[in-house]
Amino acid sequence: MNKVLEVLNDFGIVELRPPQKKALERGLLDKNKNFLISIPTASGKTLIGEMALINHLLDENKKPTNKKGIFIVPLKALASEKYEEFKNKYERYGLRIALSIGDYDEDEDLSSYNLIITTAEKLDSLWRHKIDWINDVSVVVVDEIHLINDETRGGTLEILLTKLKEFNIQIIGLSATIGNPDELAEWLNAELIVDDWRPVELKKGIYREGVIEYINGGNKEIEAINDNDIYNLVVDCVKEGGCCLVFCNTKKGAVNEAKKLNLKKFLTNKEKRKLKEIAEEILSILEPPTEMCKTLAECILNGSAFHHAGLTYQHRKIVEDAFRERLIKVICATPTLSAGLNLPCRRAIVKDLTRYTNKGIRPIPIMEIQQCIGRAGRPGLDPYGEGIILVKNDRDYLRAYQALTQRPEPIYSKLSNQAVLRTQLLGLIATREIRDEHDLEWFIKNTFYAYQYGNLREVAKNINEVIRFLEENEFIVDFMPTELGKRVSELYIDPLSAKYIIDGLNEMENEEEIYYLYLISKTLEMMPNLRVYKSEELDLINEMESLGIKSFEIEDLEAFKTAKMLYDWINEVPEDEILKKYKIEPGILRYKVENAIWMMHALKEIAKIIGKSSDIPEKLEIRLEYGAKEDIIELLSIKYIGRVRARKLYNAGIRNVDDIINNPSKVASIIGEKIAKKILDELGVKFGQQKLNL
DNA sequence: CTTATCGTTGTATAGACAGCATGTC
DNA sequence: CTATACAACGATAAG
Repeated sequence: MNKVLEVLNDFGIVELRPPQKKALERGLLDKNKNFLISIPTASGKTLIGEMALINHLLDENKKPTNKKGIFIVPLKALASEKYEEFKNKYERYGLRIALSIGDYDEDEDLSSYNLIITTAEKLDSLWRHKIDWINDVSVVVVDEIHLINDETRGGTLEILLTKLKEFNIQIIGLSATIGNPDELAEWLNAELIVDDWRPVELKKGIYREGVIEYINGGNKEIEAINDNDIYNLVVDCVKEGGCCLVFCNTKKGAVNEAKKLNLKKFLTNKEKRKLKEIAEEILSILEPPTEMCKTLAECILNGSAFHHAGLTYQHRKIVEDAFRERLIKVICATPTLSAGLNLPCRRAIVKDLTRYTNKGIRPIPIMEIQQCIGRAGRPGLDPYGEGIILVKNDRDYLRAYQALTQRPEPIYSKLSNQAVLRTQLLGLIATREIRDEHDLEWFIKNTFYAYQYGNLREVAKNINEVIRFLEENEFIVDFMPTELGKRVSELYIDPLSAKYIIDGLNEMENEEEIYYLYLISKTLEMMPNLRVYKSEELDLINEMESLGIKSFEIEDLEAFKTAKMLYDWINEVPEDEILKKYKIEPGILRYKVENAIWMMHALKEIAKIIGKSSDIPEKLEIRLEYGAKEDIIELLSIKYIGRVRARKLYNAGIRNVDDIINNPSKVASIIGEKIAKKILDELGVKFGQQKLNL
């Protein structure tokens, strides 16, 4: 038996699913053949990728080869999930598996690992720091490769693939059902596998005025318990032992729907008890609990929940796990759940067909609706899944019908996006992958962009504009990176943001903390910024004027408001107060702060290069990370001391390393003996002193 | 004159990748 | 180019 099948056998997989068989028959194990697999969610895409990985990474005796594999996923959460899963499955064969994402990296050099799980952006960033192991890579699996169509992130993936194609690497693209798989496959030089096989039957239907009308015939009348259609649909499913996902187009919508879904009647006492524990866990994440936490906890007691970007990662994890355990019966979610994470349900309900974007109201792409609906049907748990679109009028009915029956939109290269082009072209020049006009032309010709647009004149115009921008701002000179250009490429920020920062530093009159925060808030990476209300404008302008800021466009005001929020954060204003004051949710605050840390780091590095060095950005970076004032920075640098412990120690007069070493018992009385011991051990080692006894 | 009801106007709108060097309460 | 929910406010009718 083939080694790949043997390994699958080890996991009890004896019978392959139709698309998997098809892939094998068409030569998946031929190590030189690229593949594009376009099949529905949950039909076993990942396993096809895994088969290719095993094929390269294990030899006939199921021992590791000297080859490397890369698994590219679209989300960090997904990367962590896959990392755990693959470690459990494949470490037993001696394979070393690494996770490399923005906020986590293996301690050792990645070259000693066999399989690396990462995001496209991280791999791109690694590439810029020159990886020496790329020639060992012989297989790359790209999960959700249709992400190439994403306005802001697609270009990065496309460039990465364009580069990978030049190596002797087998590329396996895993895609949702898309409109033009043949185009993508041809560009990738890949064998195309399209299939609509699903492990659990999916019944697609449209709900209107109390009745589900199934696309493939048949109706089902839903008992009208009250006039809330979604409630009736959810109850209909829950009372038969199923659970539901409701997809909404706004965060507020998700919260409101979740609030209205009181399922207490359908919960056993045991479930109620467990839900109570979960609700308490939710409330314990942030101290004191915010409004959002309280609302979520209340919903959970009713057996429902909401899920959107305003939740912190811990909140999300709890909700997801409780849903998997079938304690929470329904999640009302924004598209956070439509792609990626494995959270199947029996009935998926799509509430909205349009969504507000920065270009106004737009129909939600058919691909996304199909992804939402495709979540229905848990193998082994549900006899069938149901994907239902809720409609209120004839126009919606037509759209819903199309969304359920038509093929999804074709995907298009998004390399025309200027921000991506700036970042990527600088990257290519900084790594010397492009050394002249000729290289540039040749490279561009190989992109999906050029493949799709055929006529290269428009493409070239776009690209020359970017090259000119990079030259004018001294990131490159005659296709050579300047020191600045090289650093900006490594920092992985948009060159335009770097220009904002440079101009801002040059115009700076006084070194004010808030001014630095304002500078980073103006960068594209921080968008979208906080909304400014009419009533706030005047105050903001006054404050900005006093700092010597001269431009008062609405974007400037928004950036300044964001800077003020960050300023509150680093001055230890309580989190719930910040949330109320700026009308945001915990998850959004975390996200903003995370970006600010990154951009402050970039600012600090750029300042060094242009000779505007200062210790303020460095301090701000630390303070952003901990949400702390300057006085406790020294304490924060010590392991095991965060903002809370640092503040306690500081207030008690312990203000630096020496104070700790000289007053061990006092430290112990403030933060507990065990932690004090750990800290002193740490300091003892660090400063080469005798270990101190308490 | 107070309260309830209905109509008008105004407002707000999804998500999430990247640096770097190691560990919060 | 496209929508819609909801809050805040205001006009009108009912009590």
